[in-house]
Amino acid sequence: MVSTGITPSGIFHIGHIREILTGDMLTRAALDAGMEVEMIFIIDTADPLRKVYDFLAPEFENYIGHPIGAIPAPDGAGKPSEGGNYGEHFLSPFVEALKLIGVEPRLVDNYQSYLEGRFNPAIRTFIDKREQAREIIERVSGRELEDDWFPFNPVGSDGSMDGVVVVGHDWPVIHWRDSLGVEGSCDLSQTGVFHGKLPWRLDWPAKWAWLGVTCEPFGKDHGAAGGSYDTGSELSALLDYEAPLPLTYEWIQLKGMGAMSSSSGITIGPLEALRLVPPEILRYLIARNKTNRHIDFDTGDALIELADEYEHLLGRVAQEGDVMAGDLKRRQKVAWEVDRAQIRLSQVKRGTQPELEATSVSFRHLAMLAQIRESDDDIWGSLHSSGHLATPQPSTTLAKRLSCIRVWIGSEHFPEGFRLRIQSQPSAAALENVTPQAREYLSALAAELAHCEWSTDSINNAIRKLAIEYEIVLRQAFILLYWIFLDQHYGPKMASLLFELPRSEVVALLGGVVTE
RNA sequence: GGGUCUGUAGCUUAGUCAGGUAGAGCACCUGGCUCUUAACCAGGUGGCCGCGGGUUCGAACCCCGUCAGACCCGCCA
Repeated sequence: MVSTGITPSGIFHIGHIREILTGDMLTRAALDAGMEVEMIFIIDTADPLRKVYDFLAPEFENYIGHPIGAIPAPDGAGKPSEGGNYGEHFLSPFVEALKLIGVEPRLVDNYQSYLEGRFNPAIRTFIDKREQAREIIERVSGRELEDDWFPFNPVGSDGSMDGVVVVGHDWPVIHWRDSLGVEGSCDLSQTGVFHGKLPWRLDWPAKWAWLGVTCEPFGKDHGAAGGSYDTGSELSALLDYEAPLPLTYEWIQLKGMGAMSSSSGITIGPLEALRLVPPEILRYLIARNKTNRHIDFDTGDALIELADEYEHLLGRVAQEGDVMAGDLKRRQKVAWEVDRAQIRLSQVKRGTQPELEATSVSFRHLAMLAQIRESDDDIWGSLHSSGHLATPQPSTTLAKRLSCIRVWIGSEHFPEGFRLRIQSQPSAAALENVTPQAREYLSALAAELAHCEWSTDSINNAIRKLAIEYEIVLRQAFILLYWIFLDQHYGPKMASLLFELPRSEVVALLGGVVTE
């Protein structure tokens, strides 16, 4: 039983994706190894609202200390609204994102679990053994607990769990006094009512025990010595339950901006990320990195490199097949298996063969076409006529990829170095590069392109043949053309680029340079 | 202050648990392909493995120290 969990106290970010994908990949790997595994995703809706976050209106002051599964969701202005509860509000887009990346765990709502009394055995044990529990927490975490510390936080008269102290107990009844001085009792044997919850460090091992968790990935914060995993595994022993195998993972940072944090506004949401990054590429980002290394989520140049790397690896793995070549050193064998696992775990649907068609059109090429062509159908048609696609109908993977690229190009994340600025007038920089010799070449090229067959081959042949004829180094000819068409010294395949432009436009621009 | 993790080529990193001449991708350079740089193929340059000590025939790897970064030891993913 692999468990993951998140508190939906605010907007989910890309960092939470790592929690879930780490669990998912662990689960898939275990399944591939023939084990019986189930993955659950615990939604910590019993956790109290800590404070009025930046995105909340002051009215939420009244809900501090209340479980987030029982308070209203904020509306567009951050005010409490009528529809839905707080936890659900932040969770649902995340669950949507999970579907897109092929993760569908069993959802466990922690608030509901308390309502159903699932935690009662653990609560009772911790109350009985509260001195031992206290000793463990104080010794392992090195922190001193208050004298009135009690292994259960009851809800007070105003619905908040903050500042409520336990004044007595007689299982299943707990007597308390809240911060307003009001006294009351709750009966834990009564289900369907939220009476309160275990403090975090006890809550976690209690979850392990009632759900039967045997393995759990968690962030490095919990994994540090003296952190909640360390106390949790000892507390788990009080419940006669063996703590799950831990898998600590590092955090995802936004390139150049440090750790992700909802409160500081440094965040990219999972759905937002998936509009930019195709799902298999996002999975690959997690799969290719060891869990104990932090990941820079870079939506600039590195995204192209990541996509390229994925495609190259996919191509190589497909080519090498499933049989390992003979005589490999141990290290090479491991590398061979790791390559395969990374590709396998990157697939959105477990057990499916990756669509190789997608690799026949590189991410780069598609990024170029998307900048030149407005209609998707034009792009598929063009890819078909240029021989990249067998039919004018793209695979769903490829279609999804194009839609991501379009969003990416329109966003602030798209790197300027890749942005194509097709020129309609020759720029000053372009003219500087035009020698008398080049002028003759361009003149001849314009004439040739005016009537030659409009295909990448013919265009390319014209460029090359005339360059030789006019004794211009081929490389220089291309640089010259890049200056003329893009106002920079580099670019995508020239013939592919020109092929995508209207012939008249190409000829007119060349003519403009010649007569300038 | 105490503790955990990380530090390897310009960049991203494998290798550290089981010590045996440092591997890869990107970038860069050269050559080839009578389809170029955001094509492909072949080859190449580039590493005091953070620093100092110790153990060992032998250390990126084990031990001690030290520096730098992240995180935990207050609530909290």
